[in-house]
Amino acid sequence: MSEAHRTTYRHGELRETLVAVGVEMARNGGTDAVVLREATRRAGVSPNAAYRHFADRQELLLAVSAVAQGIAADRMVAAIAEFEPTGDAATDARNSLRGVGTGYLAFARDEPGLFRAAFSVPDDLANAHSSAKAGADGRTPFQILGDVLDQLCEAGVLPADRRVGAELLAWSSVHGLGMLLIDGPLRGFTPEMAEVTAQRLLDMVQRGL
Amino acid sequence: MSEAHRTTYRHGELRETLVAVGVEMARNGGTDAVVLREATRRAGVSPNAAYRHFADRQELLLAVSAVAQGIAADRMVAAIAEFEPTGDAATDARNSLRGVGTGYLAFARDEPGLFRAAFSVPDDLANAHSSAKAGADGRTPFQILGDVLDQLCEAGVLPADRRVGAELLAWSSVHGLGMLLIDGPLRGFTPEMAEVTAQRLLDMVQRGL
DNA sequence: ATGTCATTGTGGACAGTGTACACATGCTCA
DNA sequence: TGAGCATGTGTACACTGTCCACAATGACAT
Repeated sequence: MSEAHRTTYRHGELRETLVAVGVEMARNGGTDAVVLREATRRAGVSPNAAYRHFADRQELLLAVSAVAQGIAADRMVAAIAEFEPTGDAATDARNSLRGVGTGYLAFARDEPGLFRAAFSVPDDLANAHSSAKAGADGRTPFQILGDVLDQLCEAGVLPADRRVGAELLAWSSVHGLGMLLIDGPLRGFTPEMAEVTAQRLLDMVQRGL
Repeated sequence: MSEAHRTTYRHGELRETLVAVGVEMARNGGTDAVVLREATRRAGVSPNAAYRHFADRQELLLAVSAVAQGIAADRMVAAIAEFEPTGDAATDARNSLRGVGTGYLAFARDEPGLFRAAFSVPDDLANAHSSAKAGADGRTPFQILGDVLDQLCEAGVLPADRRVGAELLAWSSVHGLGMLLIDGPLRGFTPEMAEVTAQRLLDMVQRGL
């Protein structure tokens, strides 16, 4: 991560190092804490070296954001896995949807800095499938949500005519709560209050989707 | 707003001026665009003069945020007023809820900078009723939403046992969509796509609440 | 009317930021 | 071996938030 002094003139892995350091900075402090000069300092390199790998700070931010989304994806699949299969496709699908939401919100709570870095850095939906944003199993958060919605659809829980675009509805709800909890007026909620609200929100989504 | 040179040594309304200028800066560029030095410059005053009225930049930001919330409140009541009373309490209440959401999202779309300033500056829910955040009719966005939910409850649309905390659920959904539309991956949605998604989201909330 | 004093604004300074330009180094391949 | 390109360095600029000591002003007690 932070090799303060190196022997070779060439660093060799500067880009990767800068991203890794950036992620660490984002972890506490969020997007604003990702400071280009500080990152190069920790990488043991002059400030301008970064510009050989990123056009500007924003581009570094995008790379950090992608990594953070991958971490979020891992949280989500882990939360899905918490539910044991019941054998009933409908119940399993519903549980998976709940897992997606719970994982997303757990990520927001446990890693608020990474959460903001992951989901409030401007980026187009068109890139939502870019592999850089994928978790360990190769799926991005958006894809995971999509797969669960498909599952819900196949199980007959979600009417087919409501399937398209359902990602955005579910995502909006959960994302909004996440933001309000860490940056907004719901900051200061105890973990218990947050959990209760989260489960109620997921109930609402399930009913309303 | 920007009286570059004044005659008196005392400005007289520096605090108000700085906030007004801050709002203008937030309007294009959001929170990050609220720059203390630039604000004092536009107010025709030395940078440090600001520190007689705000402990630091964050405190200025809070004041700007409060004003922005007031503007949001106005949008919301305007959107509610768009629906003509039908005479049926249940329908009217549902329309009002839709108005709240539509107004909130219209504000996000038309004034993304102010929207972010209004709702992503850290502040406790405890202060959600502070009069500084109120719109022209004296109610804050949070209060407006609460009133509509009460209305929904009285009309028998919303079961009483789901009333408490319902603000947070509705708010989360709409807030999330707003954030995704302006800062997140849904940026680049055409106004039409955004509108369709918004209406579907409001359908979901209404069903699920 | 005068003198005291808290309030409000000024000037200068410091550390820190992103980024542009010119230059140095060293790996790769003809 | 030498040319050229990719990568890292140094210096510089404009800008930021904030600290400190000082100056102007108006209000109020004497």
